[in-house]
Amino acid sequence: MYFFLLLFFRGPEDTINDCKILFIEEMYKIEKPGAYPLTFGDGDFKRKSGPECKHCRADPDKECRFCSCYLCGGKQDAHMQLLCDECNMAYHIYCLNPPLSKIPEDEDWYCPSCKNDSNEVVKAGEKLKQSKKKAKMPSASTESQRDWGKGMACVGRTKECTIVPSNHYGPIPGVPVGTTWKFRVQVSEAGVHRPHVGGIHGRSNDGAYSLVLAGGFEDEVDRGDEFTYTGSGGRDLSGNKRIGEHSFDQTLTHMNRALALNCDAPLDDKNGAESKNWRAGKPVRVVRSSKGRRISKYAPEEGNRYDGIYKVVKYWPEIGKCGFLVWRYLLRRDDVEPAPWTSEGMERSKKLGLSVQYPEGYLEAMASKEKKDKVKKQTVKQEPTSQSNGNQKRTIDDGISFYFFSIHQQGIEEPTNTPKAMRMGDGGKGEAFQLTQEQQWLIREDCMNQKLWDEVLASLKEGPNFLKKLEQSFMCVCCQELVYQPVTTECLHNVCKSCLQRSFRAEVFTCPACRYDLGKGYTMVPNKILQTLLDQFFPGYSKGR
DNA sequence: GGGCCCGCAGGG
DNA sequence: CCCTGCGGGCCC
Repeated sequence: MYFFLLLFFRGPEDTINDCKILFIEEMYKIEKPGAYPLTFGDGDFKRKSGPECKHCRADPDKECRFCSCYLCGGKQDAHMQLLCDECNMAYHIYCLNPPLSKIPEDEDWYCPSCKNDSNEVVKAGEKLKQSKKKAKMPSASTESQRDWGKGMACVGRTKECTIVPSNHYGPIPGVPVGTTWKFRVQVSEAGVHRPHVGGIHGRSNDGAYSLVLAGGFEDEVDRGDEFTYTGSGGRDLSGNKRIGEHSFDQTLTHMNRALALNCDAPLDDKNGAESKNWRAGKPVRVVRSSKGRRISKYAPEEGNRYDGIYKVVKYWPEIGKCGFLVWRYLLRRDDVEPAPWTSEGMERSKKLGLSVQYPEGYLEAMASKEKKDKVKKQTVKQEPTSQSNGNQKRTIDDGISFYFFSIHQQGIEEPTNTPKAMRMGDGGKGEAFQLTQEQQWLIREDCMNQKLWDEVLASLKEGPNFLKKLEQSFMCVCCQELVYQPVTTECLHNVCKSCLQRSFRAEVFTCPACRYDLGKGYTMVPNKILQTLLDQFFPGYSKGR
C-alpha cells in the first residue's frame, strides 16, 4: 500500500515505481483497460514533463474515476484515497464497501476487484486450483481419484502442420502413401488427419478432407480399393465418453454432411446420392488403423497408415446392424501412388524405408516402464502385503510420464515424422521427385536463391523427402514456418515480409538471419518467383496466413 | 479383456 | 463460447 498524498505531484520514488510498472506492463502485455491512465509525453519515460490524465486532462473540476477515486470519481480528500497495489487505482476509504474509518496500517492494500479471495489462494501443499474451463468439465465434479496416466490419449500436439491449411484437400506434401504412425496424435501433427478422436475431418459447408478407418462398425466392408464407411453421431456420449452405444438415428449434418459434399452429386439429405463421375468428387485422405483388423485384412498390423486418396462414389441412409439409421458411404481409391498392400506399394515402402513411427522418446520410455513393472512384480511377489498404490504421485522417469516430460523438453528437433532411411537418403535406389517444366524454369529464374536451390535440388533423388528438405531450407528464421511473401535479402536470406516489417517496427534494421545491416530505408520486395514455387509445392499454405 | 472416462482439437 | 468425437491408458 502506498498512501495517496498528491497525485499530480508525486515524488521521485513514485516516478521510479511507475516506470517499473510501465516496463513490466510492456513486458507482459498486461491489459487492464483504464488501469494506466496517465500519459507521459510520447509514452516512454518522459515523466519530467508532468503527468496528465488523458481521461480528464487534469481538469480539477471534472470528476474522474481514473486519476481520482475509482468509485465516485471525486478529487476531494486526497489524503483519504488509498492506492491499490495491484491496479494502481485510487479509492476513498469512505467509498469502499464496507467503508474504512482510517488508512490501514498494513503494508499492502488491494482494491475489492484485485483482492484475491482467500479461498482461491493456493496454500503450501495444496493442489493447484482448477481453471475456469476445467471447473466446467465433468471431471471437476467427480470424486474419482483414479490415475489417468499421461499417455497418448490425453497429451496435446507438440507440433502442427503449417505447410498446408487445415482445410487442404489432397495429399500432404512430403507424406507418401504408406507412412505409418503409432498414434492418432502423430497423424494429427503430420496434418494427414487432424482430429485426435474423430473419424471424419471436414466442414459441413465445404467437404471432408480425411477419414480414419478403424473398424468402428462391424457392418462395414473393406476391399482395399473400395470400402464402405459409416457417418458419426447416433451414439450416447453421456458420462464424458468419446464413443458409446448407439441410441438414436444419425443425421446428415456436421461431418456426415461434409463427407456427402465430397460426392460429385447435388446434396440429398433424404435419400442420399450417387455421383455420375465419381472421380470428379473432392479427394479424401484415407488412414487405416490397426484397430480395423477385426473387420478388414487391409488394415495395418500396427498403428495408423496413410493409404492415399479416395473419392465418395455414393452415400445413402440405411438401418445398420445397431438397429438405428446410419449414413453409409462408398469410397473408391483414386491415387497415382500405389496402395501399400500391392506388390508395387510394398516395394515402394521398402525403398522409402517406411516403418511405424513412434513419438520421440516413446520406445525408450516403454522399455524403461517394462523394466520397472518387472521389478515391481517381483517386489510384490516377495512382499505380498505391500500395496500397489494407484494414487501415488508418479515420478518424472516413471514410464509414460517420462515420455510426456521428454517431448515437452525438446527444442527444435529434426522432423520425427520422417523415417530415418528417408532422412539419410537412400543411395539413389528410390524414386526421384519429379519437377514440372515450369518449376525447373522458375527455379532457374530465382537466381538470388541459386545456392539454396542447388542444395535443395540435390535431394530430388530422395523422392518425397525432397519436400521436407525444401520446407527446412525455406523456413523463416523469425516465425519458424515456411516463408510467406518472402523477401530475399542482399545477404541472401529469406524472411516473411511481415516478419521483417515487425523487426523494422521495433527499429531493428538488420537481417534477422545474419544481422547484416539492411538500412532503415530498405525497400522490401517480395520474391514473387519463390512465392509461386512454394505455392505449387505446398498448395494453399498461404491461405493459412 | 472389457469398462471407464480423461484432455485435446476441431467445427460451428 | 458450446458441442462433438472410429483414442488410449488404467484398473478391475
